[in-house]
Amino acid sequence: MDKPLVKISIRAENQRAIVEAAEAVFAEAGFKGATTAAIAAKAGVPKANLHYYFSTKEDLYRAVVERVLTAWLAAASSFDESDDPREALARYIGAKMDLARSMPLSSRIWATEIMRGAPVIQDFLDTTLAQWVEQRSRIVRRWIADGRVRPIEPKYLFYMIWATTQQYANAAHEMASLENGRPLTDEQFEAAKKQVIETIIAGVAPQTGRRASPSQT
Amino acid sequence: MDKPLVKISIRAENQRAIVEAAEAVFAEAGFKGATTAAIAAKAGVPKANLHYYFSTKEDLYRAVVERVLTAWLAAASSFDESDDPREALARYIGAKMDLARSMPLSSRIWATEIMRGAPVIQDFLDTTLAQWVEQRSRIVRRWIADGRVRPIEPKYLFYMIWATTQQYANAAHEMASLENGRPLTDEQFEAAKKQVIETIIAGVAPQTGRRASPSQT
DNA sequence: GTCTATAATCGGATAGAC
DNA sequence: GTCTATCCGATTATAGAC
Repeated sequence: MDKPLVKISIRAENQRAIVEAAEAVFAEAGFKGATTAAIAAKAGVPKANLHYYFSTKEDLYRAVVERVLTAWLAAASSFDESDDPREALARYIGAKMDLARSMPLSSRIWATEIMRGAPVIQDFLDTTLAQWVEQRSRIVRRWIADGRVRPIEPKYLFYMIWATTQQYANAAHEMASLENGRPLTDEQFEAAKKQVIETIIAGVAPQTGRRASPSQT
Repeated sequence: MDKPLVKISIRAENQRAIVEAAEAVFAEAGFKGATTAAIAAKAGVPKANLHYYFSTKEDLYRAVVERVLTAWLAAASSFDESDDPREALARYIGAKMDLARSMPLSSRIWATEIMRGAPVIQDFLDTTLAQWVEQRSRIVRRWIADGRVRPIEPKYLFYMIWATTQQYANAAHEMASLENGRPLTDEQFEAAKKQVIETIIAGVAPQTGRRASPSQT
């Protein structure tokens, strides 16, 4: 009878509510712009209560970012579900697009964190991400050697995929503005996903005697 | 002898210095995170002097964003320098890449502004940008009709171009981390630019009997 | 036009009652 | 474990001398 389970789940529930509220507020206002008062209000707890669970605003921010990181890694794993370039890329890009669509707030926080120079996730960049990129680059280079992908630098391909898929979270408002204020419908989003996948796959496909390759030297 | 030119240029010079400093500080810390004290210090003027030229922090931010907007429009015009899809896209993407490389701070402020829901440039989105997209979409659709581009939604192509090129400003730190902390060299950047251009051009090129087009219905 | 000194406010964090 | 009341540092903006 150490600690009653009820207490633990109250704690867990409060923490969850706070982190969720924090995600929304951080995404909207940025780290500095977010106020603990606003987060507490959104979570439905008094401000002091928030400070009881997360002693500093930065602790809370770190918890939010770590949540996003988990989602990022889950989507990343979908790259490995096939050894066919077309299939692997289609799955990975699709997963990233779905992530941006279903968790736009997290995605925006992620983008902001990267833009700010990764003050919190620097360690992740240097270890987990570096390894991920290194290993997947090797796969892409093998595809190139096998003639299934044209000669490219794998990193720049990943940058393109990350940027393009993130865009559907980061710029959702801009896109809505260009659709008379209406956010992309599910149908439009699926069409966009399809186009992104097909464009990138065609973009890295080996050129099979198509068109001029003007200055091959 | 209304107003001596010297005075005017002192004013102009001070404003320029303040806006430039503001750009750096806003890019680094975000709107809320930036302090007028830090901006004034960087610009080499007393804080009160800053408030003399820009009565509020928001005024100053607006001035910074408007500067970026000018650069954005200049790059956008390079789309119109050719009627050949390959050339027009290559020029436009190249100009956007160069913009991200040469003005990373501006580019990051732009990205942040978009992500925040465009509080300052909403009007630009609804007017100038909407027109730009509408007109260029028409051009792309003509290319499609002429069989020079495969059937795509032009908007999603623009989103991809904007996102991918912006990435080289937004994620410069992340890219450096993946190169053992060293920022992309000029050579690497040129290689990336080339790859981005070629991937997108190949990605939207008409499929000339290449590979399967699985379900053409 | 310029700048020092200061007013006014806001927001993160905590003390201490319950 | 929870919350009210409050402290204190930080920050925007201005008043008023030069």
